[in-house]
Amino acid sequence: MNYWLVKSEGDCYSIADLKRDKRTAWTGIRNYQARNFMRDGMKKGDLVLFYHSQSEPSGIYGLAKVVSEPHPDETAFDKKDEHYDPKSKREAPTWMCVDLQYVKTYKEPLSLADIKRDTKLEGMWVTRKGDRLSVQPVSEKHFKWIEKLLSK
DNA sequence: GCCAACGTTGGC
DNA sequence: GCCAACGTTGGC
Repeated sequence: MNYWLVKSEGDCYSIADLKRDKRTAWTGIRNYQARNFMRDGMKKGDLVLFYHSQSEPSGIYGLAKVVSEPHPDETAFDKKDEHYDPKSKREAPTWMCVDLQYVKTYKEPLSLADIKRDTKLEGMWVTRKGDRLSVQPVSEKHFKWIEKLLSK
């Protein structure tokens, strides 16, 4: 079992949107490192912290679960899609994604400031300066602590 | 809206 | 293959 964190701009696709949709293909990732985590690291059943960036406050708002194997990101083939990438070919897709299923929304978000303040969460990717990675691994220790903090 | 960080692009 | 220019992300 692995743990992850995905970022989404809060007013773009939020945990409330995921709740409404029940599940969604996590498309539009156009960063190789993030793609590698999804393609090579994520397994069905892995738990995923849902992080809102550009929000007030930015932080962890909910929980999702990986419910598919990695598959090609269809939006890369769609000329009309904002994430269209002419370099990604159907026979050799550049971009891969997984499907995420809604699990829950936390009563209170865990803000970035909270995360930075908590010495037990030291070393998390989101706290790294200049961090822009939209899919990132979370250690079991950090995940368990966050769940504990948020289930209160 | 600003700006630091950093990935990507493209000229050479 | 280097590296400057450019674009994007995301906190503040």
